[in-house]
Amino acid sequence: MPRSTGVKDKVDEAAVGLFAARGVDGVSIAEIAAAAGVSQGALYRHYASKEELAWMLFSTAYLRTAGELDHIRSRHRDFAGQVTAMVTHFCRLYDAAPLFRFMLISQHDLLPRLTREQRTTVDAVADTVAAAVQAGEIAAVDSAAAAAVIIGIVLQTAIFHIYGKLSGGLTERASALACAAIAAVTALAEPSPR
Amino acid sequence: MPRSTGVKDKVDEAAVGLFAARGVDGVSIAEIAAAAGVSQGALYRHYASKEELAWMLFSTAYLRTAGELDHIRSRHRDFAGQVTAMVTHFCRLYDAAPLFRFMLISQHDLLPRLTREQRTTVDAVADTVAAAVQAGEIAAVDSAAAAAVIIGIVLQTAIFHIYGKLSGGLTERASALACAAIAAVTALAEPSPR
Amino acid sequence: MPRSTGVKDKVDEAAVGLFAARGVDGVSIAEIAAAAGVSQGALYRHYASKEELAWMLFSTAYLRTAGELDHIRSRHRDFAGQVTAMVTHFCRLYDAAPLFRFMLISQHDLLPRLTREQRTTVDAVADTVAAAVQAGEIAAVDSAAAAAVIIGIVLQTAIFHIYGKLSGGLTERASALACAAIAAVTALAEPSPR
Amino acid sequence: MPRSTGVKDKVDEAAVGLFAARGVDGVSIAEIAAAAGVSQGALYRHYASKEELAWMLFSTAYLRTAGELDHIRSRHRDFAGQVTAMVTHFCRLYDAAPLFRFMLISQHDLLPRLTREQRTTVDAVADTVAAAVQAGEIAAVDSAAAAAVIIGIVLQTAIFHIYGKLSGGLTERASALACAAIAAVTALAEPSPR
DNA sequence: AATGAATGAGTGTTCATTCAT
DNA sequence: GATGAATGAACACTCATTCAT
Repeated sequence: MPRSTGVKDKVDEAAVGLFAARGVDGVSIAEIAAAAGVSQGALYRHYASKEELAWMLFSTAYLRTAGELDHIRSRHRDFAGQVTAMVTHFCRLYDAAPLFRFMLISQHDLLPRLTREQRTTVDAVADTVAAAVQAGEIAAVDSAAAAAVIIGIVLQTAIFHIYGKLSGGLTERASALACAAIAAVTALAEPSPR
Repeated sequence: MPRSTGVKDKVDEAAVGLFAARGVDGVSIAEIAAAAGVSQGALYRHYASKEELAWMLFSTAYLRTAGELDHIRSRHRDFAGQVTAMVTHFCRLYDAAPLFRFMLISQHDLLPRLTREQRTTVDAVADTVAAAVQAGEIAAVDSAAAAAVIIGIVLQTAIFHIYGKLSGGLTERASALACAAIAAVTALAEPSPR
Repeated sequence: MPRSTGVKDKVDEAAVGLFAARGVDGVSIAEIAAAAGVSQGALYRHYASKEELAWMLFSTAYLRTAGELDHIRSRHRDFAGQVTAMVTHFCRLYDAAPLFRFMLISQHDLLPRLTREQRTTVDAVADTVAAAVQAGEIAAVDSAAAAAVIIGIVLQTAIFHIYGKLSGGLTERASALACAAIAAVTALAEPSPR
Repeated sequence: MPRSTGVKDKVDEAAVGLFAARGVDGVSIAEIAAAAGVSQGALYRHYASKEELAWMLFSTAYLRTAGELDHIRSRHRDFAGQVTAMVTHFCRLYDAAPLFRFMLISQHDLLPRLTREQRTTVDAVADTVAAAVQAGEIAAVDSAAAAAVIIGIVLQTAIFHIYGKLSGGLTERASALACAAIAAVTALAEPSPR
């Protein structure tokens, strides 16, 4: 009877922490199993390979975040409110859990594997921009380029935080980052005359 | 000073290309030696370990870029001109060589190892911001936070480019990105009243 | 005597089929259990180990075949008739079931474990030869050597069949093989004068 | 300079001995390396995998034997002389080296991998039969079936020898086996009237 | 009796590093 | 200096067996 022993949960938690700290390649199955307090073999009952484990954790979190962002956006009327809410959500996620750091660190390896059809964080942000353009709230702009700017502002701030160049929580910077993001997108759409 | 056989240069070039394409962990010494057309043993006459090779390539490039940015900045008067020149330099670097892609991919592993004293790209950007604040060109702002915003805008655009979400060269986006960066920093310094 | 769930029968049938197709080492307990539609644990209620399972299947079949050959022999008077009946029986077994293929494939691993006392196929054939010598039907010959010749003729033909070098059923070759076997034994007993 | 350390030879010899004794699956890379007195890693400089090692040893020996048989056959006029020489060669190979035992034991796993084009022992024997039929020396007979009979007589005798059912060297049985083989093929071609 | 998750020793393989030539 | 074969300590993964439920 699958009144489980919680192996999967323990593995997931241990793996996210270790992956976030040292990257997928930097962590061995032996370490994950030891940190989770289970045998190496038990891990393979839940994931077919280390690669699948990393991918499952990454894509699940990544896609779930996209859903959360979509939901958050739907509760706000104007572009500024939507961007502010989304940025704030990102900051809270970062402050709350190592999962976000794992996503950050692993994006170079794992992002390319998301299929075009899967809805990602990037799509959620880009759609928000596109809708604002459509509604005439902001000048016409490539929504992917705008999404890069918004996401870059938040993520690089998170990276600086990880490396100790910035202190305090990220959440307390959320509104300032949102302002910066909105201004940046506006400027991107209407490059200054000079 | 023997007119050397050029082993080091060949290794460096081969290693940057491979590291940029697959990450440091994803490339073996055997591959680097083969790509460089030298023996594995010869490689160890120049670098004590694979780790040192990666670190040397990364830090050299990283620190050199900082010097270039400092020099570029010195040739411009105002903040806007300085930021624009720096952003443009970044874009050109990205378009020109795999080295930049390697720096981007490896920053999570290698950035933390730079000592506080070493002058980096981040310092060059942060100092530019600090000087502008000092000169009264922009409102007071945490220079590290501002650097994060500027760098984030450029790097994330580069990342989107790598993943195929943006096409064309990065250089042709340089002036728009510079405008966005300036607007973002300004907004960060003076969060919108509402 | 509980009207059992038939676990053993299902396991036996699944195991013979898999062992015949891929050899004992090439099949896992998990596969056998899955093919039999039982749990892995249930399997161990009937066999102490995978090795015992293979051995039980092999030796049972091997010894049973010996009994069948003995019985068949008893129903024929002369050497030629006995050999023909035995060869035909072998051919029919081969055509009928994977069990024979399993015996063929596994003989190198499992044959050496049969004790000297156990009556095997080889004994049945050898005794047939010995009796024929005794009765003056054929010239004196080492019965083990003669058994090797008879069995070799049939088994190697079966092996060629497995590898696709011979087509059709083995049974239709039975009488020709029997003639060859009898001639071979005769020649073995009386090597040609030149 | 490849004035080699003889790793490959040592590995080959150790592997043949171990494979002959316990089968490919029954021997680990660690054992082979230990028996050869080299490191496990060194083995992989010469063979890409354990499978390739086994296959290389098997196919090389198998194909070489075919060549030897062809050569032997070319030195004899009549069918009887050819078969006798070939059978004798087999017996000598068996008595001389574990390689033959390895070929015997591994044929179920490795024989199917030989492509149709590669010339094997079986082809050499079958061609000998076909030529004899062509020359009118023996009655018409399926050459593959005849080859099975000849090879079966020799191999099964070897197997009996391995299992201790027959003593002495195989070579001293060679001429008797050849007579048996010739008689068997003749009988196969002309099944006895009754 | 039956289940199937868990175990852990063992497997084949890789690869950064060393060193005899 | 240069070579590349050899090393040996990992590594990801498998699987016969056990055992709590």
